[in-house]
Amino acid sequence: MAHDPWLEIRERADAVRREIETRLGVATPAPIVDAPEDKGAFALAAFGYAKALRRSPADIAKEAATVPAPAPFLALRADGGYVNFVLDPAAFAARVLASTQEMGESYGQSPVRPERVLLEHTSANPTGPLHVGRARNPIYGDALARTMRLAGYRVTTEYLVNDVGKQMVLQYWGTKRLTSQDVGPAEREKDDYRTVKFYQRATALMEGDPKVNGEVMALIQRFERGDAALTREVREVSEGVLRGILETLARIGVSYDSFFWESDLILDGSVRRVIDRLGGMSQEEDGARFLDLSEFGLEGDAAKYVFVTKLGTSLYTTRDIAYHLKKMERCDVGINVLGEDQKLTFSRLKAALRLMGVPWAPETIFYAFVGLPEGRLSTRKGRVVYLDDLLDEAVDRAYEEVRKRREDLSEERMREIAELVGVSAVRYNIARVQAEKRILFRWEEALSFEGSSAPFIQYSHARACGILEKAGALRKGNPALLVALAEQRLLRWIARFPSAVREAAETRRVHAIATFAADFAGVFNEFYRDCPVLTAEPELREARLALVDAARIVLQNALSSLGLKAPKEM
RNA sequence: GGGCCUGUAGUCUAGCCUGGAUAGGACAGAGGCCUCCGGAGCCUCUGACCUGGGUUCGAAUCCCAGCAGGCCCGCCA
Repeated sequence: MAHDPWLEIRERADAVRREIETRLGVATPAPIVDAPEDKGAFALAAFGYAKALRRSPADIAKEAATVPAPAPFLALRADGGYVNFVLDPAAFAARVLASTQEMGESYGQSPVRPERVLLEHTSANPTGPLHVGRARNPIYGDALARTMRLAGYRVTTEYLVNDVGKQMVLQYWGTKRLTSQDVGPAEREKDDYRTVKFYQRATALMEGDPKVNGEVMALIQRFERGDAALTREVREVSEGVLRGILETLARIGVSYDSFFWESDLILDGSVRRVIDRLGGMSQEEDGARFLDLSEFGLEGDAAKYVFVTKLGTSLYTTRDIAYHLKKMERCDVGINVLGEDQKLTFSRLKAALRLMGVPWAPETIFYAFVGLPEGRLSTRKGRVVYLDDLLDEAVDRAYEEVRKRREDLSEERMREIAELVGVSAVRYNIARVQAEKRILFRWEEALSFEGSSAPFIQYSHARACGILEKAGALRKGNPALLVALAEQRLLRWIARFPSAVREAAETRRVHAIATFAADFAGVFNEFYRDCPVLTAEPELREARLALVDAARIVLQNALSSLGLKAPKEM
C-alpha cells in the first residue's frame, strides 16, 4: 500500500480499534475518525460504547488507551470521551516519504480499477459560442475525468454532438438562404461566432414568417426519413460551429476521447428501432405517440412523455434513448454531466429504459446554472458572457500581474505564464464550487488571483520548484528529523492526498480536490515561513528538500487533476 | 399548483452522503511582517449554521413542517 500512506496507517488504527472492542467486550463497532491536528492522527469516540457498557465514555476511553500502540503510533491517549492515536513523528515522516519517493511523480495515483467508465460531458448544441453558463459542464466534466483517472478508473470521455432537430435544421436553413450582408458581422473570426449570426437571424425570420417555418418543417421531415445528402449538409454546418467550440475548449485544456454524432442514430435506423420498441407500450394522441410514466414517480404532465411527434419525427429524448442503448455496450459505468434543466428529461429517459427492460442507466451529475447579477444568461437579450471573452480578460489581467513582478522575463515568457495563470484562474473559480450550487457570475470573482485561487496554488508550486532548483541534486536525508509542527502538518497533508483523490472520484465531487489543493497550498506556505530549507543544517536540509519535493508533486498532481497548469515559475 | 435542488459572518465558500472535540477557508474591513529559500505570500483582530419542531448522550449534518431563491412540469434541445 505504498500508494496511500494515510490509508495504511488508518488500517493499523482500525486493527487497534478491533482489539479495544474485544477487550471491552462490545459488539457494535465505533468509527475511527480523523482527529484534530493537535490531538493525534485518528480518534475513536467512546460515546457509542457507553450505553452497552453502562459506563461513562471518559472511563471507557481511559481503559481503551491502555491497549498497546503499534508503530507508527507512539501512544493512545484518553481525552474526555475520545481515544486519540498519537503518531511517532519520526516514524510517520519516514513512512510518508518512503511512499512519496517510491511513487515519484505519480504520487496520488491509486491502482487501476477494473470498470470501464464512459463519461459524457459538455455535449453543448453546436448553435454558437460557448458562454460561461455552459462552460461549467466541460470544466467540471474534464476535472472529473482527470480526478477519476488519478484514482485508478479507466475513463473515456465523449461529446454527444447534437446535429439533429429543429434548431440544427433551422441553422442550416439560415446558412443556405441568408448572406453575410443579411446577418451582419461576427464578433470574432471563428466559425461558431460566424454561424450564430445566421442562426439568430433565421430564428427571428421563422418567428415572423409561417412560410419559413413551413420550409424548415419540410426539411426536418426529409432529414428524419434518413436523407443522407441533407444530413451531411446539416452536419457540415454543425461541424463548423463545433470546431469553434473545441478551439475554445482546447485553450482551457479540455479535449475528448470520442465524439458521437446524433445524426448517425437516424441514418443507421436505431432511432426507428427505439420508436418501434416503444410503440407497443405507447398511446396515441392527435397522431403523436406518448408513454404514460406515472408508474415511475412522475405526476401530471411530467408523466406524459411524447417520443414521436404528429409528423412522425423523433424527439431529443427518443434519440437520447438510442444513444444510451449504444453507450451501455461500451462501458460498465456511464456518467453524464448535465445542466439541472435536464432533470425531468433524464428521469423520463431512465423510466423509458426501464420500460424497455433495460436494467442499466447512467449516473448523472447535475450542475446548477451560472447566472448574472442582472438575471439569467440570455443570448437573445444580449445578456451573455462568452468564455472566450472571459479568458481574454483573465489572461490580460494575469499579464499585468506578471509584468509587475517579473521584469527579468522575456516578453514571450511573460505571455506564456499569463496564459497559464489566467486560464487556470477561470477554471478554478468554476470548479471550486459544488455542482448543485448556483454560481452568480461576477467579473471580480471570476478573475480573482488571490486567496483560494489557482494562482495561489500555482504560486506555492512555483516556490517549491524554486527551492528545489536552487538546491540542485536531491540526496537522501534523514526523515526522522522532520518533527517540527509545520513539517508534521505538511506530512499529514501529503499523506492524505491519495485518499482525498479517491474520495473525490468515488463521490464524483471534484470541488473537493479544489478545496484540498487550496488548503494544501496554505499548509505549504506555512511550512515555507517556519522552516528554512536551503540554509538548514546539512542533514535537515536534505530531509526538508525531500519534503518540499513531495509537496511539489502533490501540488502538481492536484492542479493537473483539475486540469490546471503547474508552472515552475510565475 | 406539483417535483427536484440550494439556504453557513457584510460577500463567496468547505463541512451535510457516513451525527461527535473550540464550524474550516477566502474576499472586504482594522493592525502588523521582506539585512532571511519568490510579498500572487504570512501573522493578529472582527464576524456565520434560514425559522420552528422532532430523533439522539450528542444535530450545520438525520426526520417533519414552514419561509426564501433556483431549475423543471414543450409534439424545443
